Formats: sequence, structure tokens, C-alpha cells
Amino acid sequence: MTVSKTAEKSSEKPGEAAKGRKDAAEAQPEALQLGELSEQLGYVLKRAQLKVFENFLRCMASLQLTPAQFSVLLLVEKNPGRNQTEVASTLGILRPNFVALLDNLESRDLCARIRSTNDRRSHILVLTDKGKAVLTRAKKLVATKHESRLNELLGQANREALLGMLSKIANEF
Amino acid sequence: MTVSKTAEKSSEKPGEAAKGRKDAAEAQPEALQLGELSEQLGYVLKRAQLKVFENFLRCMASLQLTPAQFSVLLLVEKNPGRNQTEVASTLGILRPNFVALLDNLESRDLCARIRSTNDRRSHILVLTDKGKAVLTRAKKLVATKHESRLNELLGQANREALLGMLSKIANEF
DNA sequence: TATTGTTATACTCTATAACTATA
DNA sequence: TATAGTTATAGAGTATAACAATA
Repeated sequence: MTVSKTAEKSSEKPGEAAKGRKDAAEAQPEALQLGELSEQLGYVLKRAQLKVFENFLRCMASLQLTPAQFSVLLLVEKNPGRNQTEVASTLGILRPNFVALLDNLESRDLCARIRSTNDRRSHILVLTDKGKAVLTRAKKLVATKHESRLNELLGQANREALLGMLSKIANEF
Repeated sequence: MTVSKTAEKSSEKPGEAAKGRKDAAEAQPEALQLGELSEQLGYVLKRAQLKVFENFLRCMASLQLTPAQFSVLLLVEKNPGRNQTEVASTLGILRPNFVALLDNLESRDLCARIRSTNDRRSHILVLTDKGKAVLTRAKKLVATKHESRLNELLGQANREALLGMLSKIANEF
């Protein structure tokens, strides 16, 4: 016994409390109820992450830096002289996928690959002068346009609490 | 004046506090320092999201449900009788991309498309009996294996605070 | 004319195998 | 033999244009 492949006429579901409804037959869209979905951490986490990345890209439009590119510049600045494998794996990027990313940054003269003399198989990564300058500007944009909006929205204390919990999940879950 | 394309010999960077170092020349990997990266909300958010999805998939392995599929089942259960456009857009899925997702769920007899009699262009979505049963089992798995681990890690109060902040970002950022 | 579901397509991310040059 | 960087490739996820059926 399968479901009949034809639906009932309209206005068959007045249940669920007809709250947002206008006068009578006005057939405006009427948003769906998220229900348990809004309690699913994974769902909310993903939606929040998309919003944050979207805002990041807008804030960085003038420098044309993606979140991934920014993270590479930050990490290479903090750890100059490390090779591709080390930097990529720290960021959770697979070595094959790191090649094109680096090609891009190097072609824009933001960072450089230097063949190591210790182990001629590996490429040491460093920021160029331009890379350092761009990163400095990027940090300012992130601080003044991006993170500041988050502080506005959540408050300084909450933002730090949020960061702590997310770090805990990222590291221990 | 460009950078010399050859690097210095090893042990040139004893700075940054040689903390995790063993006795002397032992050349163990020595992890990179994240530096400001660990303060970037976007970075931590993304890493946390990946961990949560990964764990979700493991918990749901027996039911073979992805986060996206689970969200569709939840939303259709809560809002039976809505069409593809409505469900997809609520979840932030583009209509063309929703087709294959639904094909999959329908081929597994978890949900059904029913041609609407009001508007014969649209397909009304409902869960099948099997779909309802699978969703019930899925909810139990999520609650006992997935969300429970998050409660362990963060504590009930913190988990709710986290959810609240992420919702705020998702909705208002 | 506009909308629903659909196809085709493309572009990004991610993932794996295998090659080269070094060790 | 093992490792670093690379290539090729395949698969997800996501994006837009356009078509047929229907309104």
C-alpha cells in the first residue's frame, strides 16, 4: 500500500498554530518552521560559518584574500622557514591541494618558495616584503571591519567565550 | 633586490623559545605555532564545524545519512506538504542542487514527491512511513551519540550558550 | 509573462594515486 | 626504501543559464 501520488486541496493544514497568518485567504509564503533543526549544533554551526566567511570575503575584497590564503600568510609569518608539508598539514590542507594555493600567492609576490640547502627536496616558505605589507593591511581590515562587527554583535566577553568553546570542539571533539 | 633563492643551514631559528625541544640535535618535527590564527573566529569556526560534521557522519554511519539529508528529513517532517522550492530555500540549498539530494532520499523510500493538485507545477514533499521510522532512529543516534558528547565536552549550560551565539551570527551577522 | 522542477554545466574544495628528485 | 613537491584525476558542494510544463 503506497502513498497516493496526488495531494489534497489547499488549506488542509491549519494546525501548528496559524500565527503569522493575515486575514483569511491571502496565500502569502509563510515561512517554514525550523523545529528541531535550530537545536542541531551542526546545522547552526555551518550556517554561522558560512556567514562569517562571507563577511570575511567582503571585508577583504580590496586585498583579494580568501580565508585560506590569509591563514597561510599568518602562519608563514609566524613560522618562517618551514616547508610546504608542515604548513599545509598544520592548516589541514592536503599537500597536493596546497600547490595551487601557493602558486597563487607566489605569483602575486606575497610569499616565496626557497629550496632548502639541508634537504633539497623541500621548499622553505617565507613572506616577501610585499607579502608582509599586505598581511599588515589585511590584519587591520580584519580587526576593524570583521572582528569588530562580531564584538558589536556578541560583546567582547561572549566573543571570547565563543572562541574558547569552538577551540575546544576543534581540538578535543 | 630579490630574496636569495637558497636557505640557510639548519638550527638557524632557536628563537621563539625552544620549548618542546629535547636534548639537543634531535630534529623531531616540532609543531608550528598558530599565533594569531587561533584568535581568528573564522578559522576556529571552520575547524570546529568540520569536526562536528565528521563526528555526525560517524554516528550516522549505520543509517547512511549526511547532515544535509538529515536536515531535509527533519524539515519535511515538521513542515509536511511544502514544495521543493520552499524546503530547499529554507535550508539554503539551490533548487537545481536539491534535485539529486531528493532523488537519493526518494530512491531509498525515505520521502516522496507528490504532484500538487493546486499548482500542478510543484511537488509537495512528505516523509514515507519508512522515512519517519528512519528519522526517529536518526534522532536517537544524534541525541545519544552526537549531541551527548558535546554536552560532555562543554557542559549543558555552555552548549546552550554556544548555540545561542551561533544562531545570532547565522541570523544577524 | 512568471514560476516549478529539471538538465546541463562550471567552478571550487577535497581526496587519492602516482610520478620526480632527492634522501 | 622513504619523503617533498608535484601532477592528474575524481568526487563532493555550490553556482548560473535555460528548458518544459504549468500558471
